[in-house]
Amino acid sequence: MHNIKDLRKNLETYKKKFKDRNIDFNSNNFNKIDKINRELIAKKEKLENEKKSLSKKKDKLNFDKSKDISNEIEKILESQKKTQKELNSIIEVLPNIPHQDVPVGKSEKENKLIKKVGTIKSFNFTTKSHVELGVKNNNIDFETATKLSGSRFVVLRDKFALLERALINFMLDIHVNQFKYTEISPPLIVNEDVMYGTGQLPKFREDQFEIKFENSTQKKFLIPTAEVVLTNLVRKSNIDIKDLPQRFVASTPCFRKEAGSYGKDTKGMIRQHQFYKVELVSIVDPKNCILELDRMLSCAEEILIKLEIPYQVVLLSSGDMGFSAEKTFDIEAWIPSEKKYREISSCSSCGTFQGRRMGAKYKSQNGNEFVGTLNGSGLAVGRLMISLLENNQNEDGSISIPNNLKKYMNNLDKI
RNA sequence: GGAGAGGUGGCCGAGUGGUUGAAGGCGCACGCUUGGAAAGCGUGUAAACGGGAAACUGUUUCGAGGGUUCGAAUCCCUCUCUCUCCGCCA
Repeated sequence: MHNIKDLRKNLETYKKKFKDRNIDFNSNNFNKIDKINRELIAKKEKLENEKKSLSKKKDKLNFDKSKDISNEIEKILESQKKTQKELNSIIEVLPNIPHQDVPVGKSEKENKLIKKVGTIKSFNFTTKSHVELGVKNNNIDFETATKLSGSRFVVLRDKFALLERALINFMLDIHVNQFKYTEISPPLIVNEDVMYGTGQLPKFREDQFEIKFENSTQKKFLIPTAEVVLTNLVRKSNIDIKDLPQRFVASTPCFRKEAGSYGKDTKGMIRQHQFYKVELVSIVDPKNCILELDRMLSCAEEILIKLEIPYQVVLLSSGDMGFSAEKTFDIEAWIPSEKKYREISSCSSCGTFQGRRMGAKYKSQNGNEFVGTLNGSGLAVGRLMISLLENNQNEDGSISIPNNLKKYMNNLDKI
């Protein structure tokens, strides 16, 4: 969410920045409605002032007049509410403004490669995809999952289920012990305003799983990422600046409808309706956002380094970034079966965009300011598993366990 | 699910129709005092939105929304959340 005063003042700059994000912002329309809205407010307040002074006199002779004013106010208020609503619906779907570091571009084609890390293994046999590696003992079982839940779900069995759990614990331990994130076990179902706070609503409602509670008028949602709950931990609060930064990590299932991605990544575990993800969130003094983003990125990278999985880091262009982000790094892990890098983490600074939506502030000398927020996967468990399985496969179809992971895998060398 | 109690400022807490944005306290900030600190004393201390270059100023806000009234923190309705007791239950 943007500061409306700032938006009003720098309308054309904003318009240009939105264009970099492929958003056509109708600034004339905004201007028009904003103006009407403010006029109505001014008119209303003038009448309210009149009414107030009449009421203070407690003079019976003025009661009728006061009543008239009340009626007039009510009329104005009604149309003011309408324009306010209209104005809000324009503003709340406007994405964040790209940071100056972000390359301008229409799509992922303009993303900037930052670095490649690790060496891609050359196999002296024909490699298998994770699906082929998993179907062997039914350890990756899509058939049963389809019976239970439909497409884009999976059942993991035996050592593969263990591997998933091992990866989660491995990552959590690193982020908690080495990088001092606070571990959180959050709810997976949240209220509508929480989804609004991080920017999933109102624009991306069709991507969310909505839940209906009996006898409740309130809408609830399954979280599409732990970013939603972790970031909103500070919603509507006023934090002392000395208590910043705050860093949270959680492993949670994530639920996504994947609407609009029919036919995309249909084979395998790349794109599921439900998957585990270890998520990192930082709440910071806004001026430290970009610095914190670098730190967060290196926390996520550490996982791949320790597991010896080759990866590359990409700085997203303005056209490829998510709604709330001002700057985003993607980490992409090497997937041998596809002979390409695939996104395994996305680390974003959101500036004060979410802080403003959530009403999360901190106390500083200049008064109360909105906090900066960052989120990043550290990492997506399903995709990490895919890349680990494929990169560490042996000719016989077994998978070697990386040294650093062994203690989480009951000291197995291979599975 | 049944019965009850309650949501007031950063926090605690008074307040049942009329200068109440809201007593009192805690906390915080500044000043005085002190060799220094503590205590003490004094002063100040909400946010959002509108207008203004600024000083400043207007309006709103006592869980949320609606209603009654010339006037609502205070009365009525709906919703929501928290707490206590009972029931059920992982």
